Formats: sequence, C-alpha cells, structure tokens
Amino acid sequence: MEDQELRKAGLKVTLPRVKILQQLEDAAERHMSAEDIYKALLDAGADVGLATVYRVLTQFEQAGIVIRHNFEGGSAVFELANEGHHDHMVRVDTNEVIEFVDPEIERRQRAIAEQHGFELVDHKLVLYVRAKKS
Amino acid sequence: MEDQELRKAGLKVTLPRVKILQQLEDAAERHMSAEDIYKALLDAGADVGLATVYRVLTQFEQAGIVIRHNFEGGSAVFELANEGHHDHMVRVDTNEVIEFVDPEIERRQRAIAEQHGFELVDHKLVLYVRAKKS
DNA sequence: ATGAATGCAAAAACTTTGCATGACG
DNA sequence: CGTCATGCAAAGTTTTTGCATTCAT
Repeated sequence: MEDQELRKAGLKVTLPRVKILQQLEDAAERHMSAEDIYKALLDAGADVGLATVYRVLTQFEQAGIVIRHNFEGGSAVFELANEGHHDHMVRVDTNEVIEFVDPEIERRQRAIAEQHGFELVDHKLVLYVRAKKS
Repeated sequence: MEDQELRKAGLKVTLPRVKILQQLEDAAERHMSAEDIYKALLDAGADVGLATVYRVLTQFEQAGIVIRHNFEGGSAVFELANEGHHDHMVRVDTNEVIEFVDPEIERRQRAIAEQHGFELVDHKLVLYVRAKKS
C-alpha cells in the first residue's frame, strides 16, 4: 500500500521509510516534528535513528509526500500532503495545530491576486492564537 | 529621534540599540537576519556582539518595534514594524514582494479565531502569485 | 553483488545564557 | 552610584553530514 507511494517517488522501500509514513498516517496529531515521529517510533519498538527521520522527511518533502511547516516554536512540523488544501491555526501556548478552511478568505485571496493582475499559485496562512483571557 | 522610540519602550538608549535601529531603517533590504545586521554593523565599524544583536532584536520584537519572520531557510528575519500591518504577495516568477492589506481577510481571521474560542495573537499570510497567462 | 539507506556520533547552523566588565540615567 | 546592558565564551537546540555497516533489488 504505502509501498506504491514510495516506489512512485523513486525511493527504495525500506523499513524506516514505511514506518515513518505509517506513523504520519496513523498518528492522532497530523502535524508532527521529526522528534515527535522519532519518539513515537521508539515507543512503538522500532529501531530508527533521528538522523534517518530527518533524511526521510526531507526526501518525502521533495517527493511531495509531506509538507513542511516552519511555524513558530523551534522545530519544523510535517504533515501528509494527501489531504485537500487547508490553512492552520497554531496555539502559541501549546503548539497545537488546528486546521481550517474559510471560503471567504480563499475567495478574497483570489480576488486580491486578480486585482493586481496576477494568478494565485499557492498561499500560506497561519493564525497564531491562544485561549481567550477569561 | 530613535531615542524616543527606545525610551517609549522602556529601554535604555545605548549605542548598540541605536545602531541596530538605524541599520534596520537605512538598509536597502527591509528584511534582515540577526547575522545580516551584525555583519553590516561590523562593516560600518561598530563594535557590537552577535549575542547583543539577538538580545536587542528580541527586545524590539517584544516592544513591537520589529516583526520577526520565520521564513524558510535557516535564520529568522526581522523588519521594522513602523509601516503598520501588511501581508505579502510573492511573485514566483520574479521573487518580487508586494505588500497588501485586506480588511475583509483581517476580519474573517478574527472571526475564525473567535469561533474556535481563541484570541488572535498574530497571523502570517503569503500569497504566491505569477503574471496571468495571456 | 552493488549501490543505496541506515545508525551512530560528530559537526554545523542558529540562538540563548552565565558572568564579569562597562555604560546609562 | 546602582542598575541595566554588553561582550565574550560556553551551552542549548535543531538539523545535517561523514563513515562504516546493513539492506533492498
């Protein structure tokens, strides 16, 4: 199953790669740092090096399998690219990532690009939020 | 002149702080990394430590004098906040950066954060565009 | 078999921090 | 003068790389 995705990307089907892919698919949290994935795999009894996790994630990114986000707060996080487009809300107090889509914003973005005589190719929107003060 | 801005922020008017502020004001490129600023000051004959540049930039950020961006590519970059909030449009064909503000998007962002029970602390929006195909 | 992938440790890149010295108000 | 700020060096973080070994095809 995941094997196809790897082969299609010209990557050998190795245990670390399959495990990392599965981890990203199965994890409760869609957005994981390299360290998160590494620890999860260790907990699951897999013998994978952190360096390999970084290497594999970089390869996955280049192959379009994952998307890397440079949110605030130290480390980059990765998510599978297989879902449709969405934007992100990041809780600055917990680093929790929440996904959302707002048609109105999407529409305005296209309109703005249009107004400037451009075609919208892509965009990145991140809202940094925190629990409301009571 | 810059002294006022520093005093207003409750920061002592020291040589390093003034020089860093001037550097950000005078530089051709509005977006500079700590290292960029450090090297520029060295070239200008100023005797400032890199650690001080980092410390001062962090203080400036907290005081709202500069904005820190965690773009791709290693180091964070800083820009003066004196121009008021704006988002960025980047031409993927020329790398030209265009600034814009859309009140409707700003409003939707606050509404979305609100709907999720959060307070909007900050946001980053980048539109990647290119000239329309003829 | 052979070339790619891995794990480990070391290094690199970026940023923060401890501490003695020096500068600001 | 009493702090607060600075510079340097050392330590922290996150990510990358060198190299011998192991694995996939």
